[in-house]
Amino acid sequence: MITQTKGAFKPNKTVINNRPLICMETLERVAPVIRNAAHPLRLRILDYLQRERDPRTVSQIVEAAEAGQALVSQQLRILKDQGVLGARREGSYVFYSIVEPSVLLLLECIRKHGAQQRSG
Amino acid sequence: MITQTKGAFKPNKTVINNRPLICMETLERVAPVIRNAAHPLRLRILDYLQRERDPRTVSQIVEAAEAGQALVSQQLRILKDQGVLGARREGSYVFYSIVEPSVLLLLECIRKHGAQQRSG
DNA sequence: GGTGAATATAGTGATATAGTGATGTCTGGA
DNA sequence: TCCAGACATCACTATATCACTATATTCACC
Repeated sequence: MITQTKGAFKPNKTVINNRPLICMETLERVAPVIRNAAHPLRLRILDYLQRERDPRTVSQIVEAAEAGQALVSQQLRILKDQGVLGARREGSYVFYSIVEPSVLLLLECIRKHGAQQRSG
Repeated sequence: MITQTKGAFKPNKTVINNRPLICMETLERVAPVIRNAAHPLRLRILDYLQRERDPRTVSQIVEAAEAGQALVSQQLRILKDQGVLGARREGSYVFYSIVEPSVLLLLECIRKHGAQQRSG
């Protein structure tokens, strides 16, 4: 229901509520992180790394992701640049692991709500 | 710690864990929704609409978002096309409201974790 | 030093997205 | 019927992203 005033409806211009809006600075900082994670292949990589719990090599990730090596390597770099993943070299292998667990909430959310088909 | 085998380390190729990975079909369906929401202005719009609880007009949203009318209108359309927002015309006003609350988890997550500065 | 496996990067064309200004459409009222 | 306000869409430029191929780097081992 809309708060009708008189004959001609005029919506309130300035409604000040209790809770303040999240500041744009925060949104601008966080949005690209989420946006970058919200990519099928990168989500798959995160899902895999979370499931395995221990760090995994690029080859293992490539196999799990069922994608080309170069492509996976690029995605790993993106996630690393965002601070989501960490990498550690061990011999000729590079082990990746999740160092910023906040993004895992995305996966949790997808597991809960993602299975449902969209109504529209 | 890595499960070392012998002198030459060779990581397991096929580790089958309990929990299956989220299927790519789901990821491909959900990713664009998250990706579209993960935009500063759109997050601001969602934050505003969630705070106000009742539907708000485009003008109100434009004012709250502190952005141009055309730009806001485009974002509203994107969010509507994704099934996140619903719109209802009343006279010359169009009221937008959130009809797909799943995305609000994003905002919740940002409020919890977004304030912290990234370490790197 | 040479070789091969593991990983990273460069380069590229196709496509998507952001934001802006101008214009179109709808609606209510004089 | 004309006007003004609310909203949507168009046209356009700039920029970002995607996924691919080819090539480079790094390391272990001989």
